[in-house]
Amino acid sequence: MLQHQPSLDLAFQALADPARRAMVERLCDGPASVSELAAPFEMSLSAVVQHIAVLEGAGLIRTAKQGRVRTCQVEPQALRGVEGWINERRLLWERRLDRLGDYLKANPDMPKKDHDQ
Amino acid sequence: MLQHQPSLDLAFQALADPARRAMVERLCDGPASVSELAAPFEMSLSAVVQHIAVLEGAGLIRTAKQGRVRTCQVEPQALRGVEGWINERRLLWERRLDRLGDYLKANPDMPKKDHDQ
DNA sequence: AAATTACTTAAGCAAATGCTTGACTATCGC
DNA sequence: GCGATAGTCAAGCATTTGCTTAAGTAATTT
Repeated sequence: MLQHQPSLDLAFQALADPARRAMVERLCDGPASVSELAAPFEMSLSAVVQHIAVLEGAGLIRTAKQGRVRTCQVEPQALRGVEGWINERRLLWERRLDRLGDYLKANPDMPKKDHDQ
Repeated sequence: MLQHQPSLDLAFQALADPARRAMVERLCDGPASVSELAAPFEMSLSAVVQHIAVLEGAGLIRTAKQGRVRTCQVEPQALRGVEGWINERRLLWERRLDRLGDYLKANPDMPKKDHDQ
């Protein structure tokens, strides 16, 4: 569990950008072409294409070209990976906070040293 | 829902780095000092301090100095924000996939055009 | 008081990111 | 075939990131 997880790196990195997050949000409503994805933004089409490449590289979306239009759609897999990581963490720190709560309940007069760890 | 969410930007960005993610993982087992956090890494202490600053700036951890040692601990709030975003997305695309499934069940002989959107 | 510990701060640097513009290449509708 | 459409590719560039080293400062230990 202390190993590098390149796919997580890429997914978090991809989602760190508000434009890319907005694109994923849009794609959660259904597939869209590159130009449709680009429409809400002021940046160049080229920039949007680069964002799409990042999302696809992170496995967050899948794209396919038919004729001259490339259609994009969300790929649940990578999103699940991110969700999994978060859920694991939450489990751990909730368990920890519970233990701490129990300890405090048991020792209402906690000394100021050695309060944990 | 199409607004910028700087806190999400910062949280995702912070979690995109494997070292920082490892630090959060470590902190889920309980608070730690800067040097304790630094121990598993080969990078300089200075670099670790910078990572800690990023995590704190993203609201993912809280730190406090007492004497000459700074103690770090997870701050559930920001993690919840990330979790929330993911969960919303999952809800949306699961609902979408369900609808698509129903549609396919209703129209087993789907024409190749206009399959969605 | 002197040495050690636990950071802190600043400067510098190579690589990665997020754009831009400009020139192209297919495909579609007429 | 010809022009408009939809996207691709390649530079180039300013900023940000992820480090490093070097020189501090403040709290402990001895």
